[in-house]
Amino acid sequence: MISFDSFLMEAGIPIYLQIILFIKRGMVSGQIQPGDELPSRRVLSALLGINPNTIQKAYRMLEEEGLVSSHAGAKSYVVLDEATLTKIRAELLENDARTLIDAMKQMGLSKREALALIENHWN
Amino acid sequence: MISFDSFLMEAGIPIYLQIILFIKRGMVSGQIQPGDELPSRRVLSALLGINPNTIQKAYRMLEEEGLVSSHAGAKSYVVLDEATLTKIRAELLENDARTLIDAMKQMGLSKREALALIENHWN
DNA sequence: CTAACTGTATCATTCATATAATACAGTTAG
DNA sequence: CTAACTGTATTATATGAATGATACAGTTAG
Repeated sequence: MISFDSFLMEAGIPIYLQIILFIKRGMVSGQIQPGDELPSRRVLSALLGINPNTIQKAYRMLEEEGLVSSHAGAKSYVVLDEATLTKIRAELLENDARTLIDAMKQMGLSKREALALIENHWN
Repeated sequence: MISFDSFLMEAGIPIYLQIILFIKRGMVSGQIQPGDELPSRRVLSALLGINPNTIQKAYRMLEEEGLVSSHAGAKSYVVLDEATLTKIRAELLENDARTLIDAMKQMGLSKREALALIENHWN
């Protein structure tokens, strides 16, 4: 069963997107693997204090991406092959790197300064 | 007059927040300085293809933060002292660093791997 | 078997974001 | 002076995000 213990809400980003991102990042780290069961809509809803329909929206979009399999009555579980994992990993890392680099450049920081910033804030 | 030539729309984030962030980052880089005039609501609206009310919302929030001064009839302009600039700079850098580092850790990357990622994507 | 769980569907409501169309009063450049 | 620009305000509309309350049918564990 996938754990949502380390899930943290972040203001400004739609909740259903945060859930999708949390699961995808878990896949990249290996903490979430193919076959793993997802908490039911109702259980996760209660656990996170979020409406069941919002959870359903996230799960539904993950299913449309082929990352989750759902059948009425049974628990939903993760579907994931190596090629898909590689693609997702590249997508997430690329996007995160781009976002930070664009921000740093817009603020006039050099590559050296940006690296030092991450270095200093790591812990 | 502040230039919005390098402004790029990003999906998923409210437009008025993107405008606020663009201006604050311009302040941090020094491209936007105290006394600089902002494009009028109507002009920037036409320039970016965005509704005037959305521009007004961004300008209004900047004024509520004390970063912009507006008076009916006259152009709005930037208000900024050294202490405020230092505070904004720290806020933006802290937030960007945190966001990236949290994402990297969630995906199981080491500090070394994260730094290499930024290094490789810089150009 | 059956009770308790699943996923799925529907309907209503609230709130934030964004657009659209005006209107009015203050300023400023020619 | 005055025309053309400013900021500001109001009202209406559309859409997406999130909540709330049910309902129904499929599965699964005891």
